[in-house]
Amino acid sequence: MTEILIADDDPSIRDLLRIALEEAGFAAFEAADGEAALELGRSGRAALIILDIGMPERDGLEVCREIRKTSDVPILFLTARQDEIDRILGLEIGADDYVTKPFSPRELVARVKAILKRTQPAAANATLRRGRLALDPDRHLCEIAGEAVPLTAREMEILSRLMTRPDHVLSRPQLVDAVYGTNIHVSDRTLDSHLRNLRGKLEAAGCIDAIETVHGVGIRMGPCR
Amino acid sequence: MTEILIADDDPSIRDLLRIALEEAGFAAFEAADGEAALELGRSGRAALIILDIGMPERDGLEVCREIRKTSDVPILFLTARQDEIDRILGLEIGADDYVTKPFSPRELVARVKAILKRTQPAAANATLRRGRLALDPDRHLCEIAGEAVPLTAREMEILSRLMTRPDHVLSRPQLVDAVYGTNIHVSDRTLDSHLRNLRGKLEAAGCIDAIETVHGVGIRMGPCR
DNA sequence: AGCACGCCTGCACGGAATTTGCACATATGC
DNA sequence: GCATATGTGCAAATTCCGTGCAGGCGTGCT
Repeated sequence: MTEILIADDDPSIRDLLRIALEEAGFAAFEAADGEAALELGRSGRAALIILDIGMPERDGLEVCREIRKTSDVPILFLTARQDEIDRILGLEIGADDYVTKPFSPRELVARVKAILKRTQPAAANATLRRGRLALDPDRHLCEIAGEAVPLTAREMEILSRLMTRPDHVLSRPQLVDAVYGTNIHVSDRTLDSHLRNLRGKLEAAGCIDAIETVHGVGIRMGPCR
Repeated sequence: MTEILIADDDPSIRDLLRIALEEAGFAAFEAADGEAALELGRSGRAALIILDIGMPERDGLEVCREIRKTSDVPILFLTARQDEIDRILGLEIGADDYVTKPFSPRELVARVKAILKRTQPAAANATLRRGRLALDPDRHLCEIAGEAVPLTAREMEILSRLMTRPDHVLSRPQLVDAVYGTNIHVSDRTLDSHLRNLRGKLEAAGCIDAIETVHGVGIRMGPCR
């Protein structure tokens, strides 16, 4: 099911969008302010994000910039004013399209479909980004500051899992489950071995402290400077 | 059981809501004025709060703003007048939805379900806030006034447990159960040790009296100035 | 087939971080 | 002032994690 994140502070607009999208066969989930939008946006759950520009906490443009640091998910802006449109177009913040308020739900759904249609193949192998680290699991590609870093299959899976939820601490069992599938037993030491190799490679390429361990809790994707 | 707080000064409306909600499988508890609503709302017991705007002591909008300082619990407003709706929408106070009086119980329950459905996953990883203290268990992150405070696993669990019910006094056995699971014996002195370390760290970061002791009763999350 | 190589796995071990709780000091309520 | 409850210094016990190392397996080359 294709899930779409609706980020708007106006509940009635969220409802409008939700209903329209659900009728069109999408699943929708919502954020009422910029902070929530950012959080949910980063979760990697959405196939597309509809962002209102004027939101409390963080405005849509800021949210967009933040999300772009870690993800290529398509973003469609909602905007009320001409000068906001200029900002979308002027600044290269990576928007895929925009719709002005008031809008017809029908038109909006059409835009959403259009964007998905043209980005779907790209979205399938979206690049995970974090700091200077870029990871494309589908193409089995890892780059640090533009330099390719060769990773083995396991390393790729582990890193990819960590990067889809940056900052989140994953327990070792969770990580093992994610990489090997549930009910498959692998020693914790094995995971450690892979982590060691991964860390070695990342460090050699200049990413120190990319993979943090939180004692007694698990593993977390650190900043990636 | 999902519990919902009904805050309205009109007993007949409370009854109406209660019956409708309980028929729908929710549990309800009530507040008859703004002050009570605030107190119960802060307790963290409610999965959702239904707030009437016109209430004695403190009006719904004020209650909402206060609750938003410490919690992301979904809030649904009850309102009678159009100009109140404007205030809900205009002020960025973090309401999740609103229903105008008179309303059909059926519709209200539908709204409640809709809100819960879409916020349930988000609420699970919401950041707990209190004063200058912010805690995100999923990220294993604790910040005071923006400064990260390193916590150990136990400390995080204890603090997180305390913060999900701010102002509530938890007995030591309750706290131990919550952190270690029931039927696991740990000495009270052990809990004290952790509390001491926790207090030390919080104080060092500027949060004095964050964790209060209520002699003979238990532990409580204090203000966090 | 024989062989080299890279990758995956996990054991054994040591060091480090954390947890636990004892023994004792203090505080609190009655 | 007594009984109980809570705080503190400290060190042992425990748990957790990283590392060296080696066997197993598959792949590709000769």
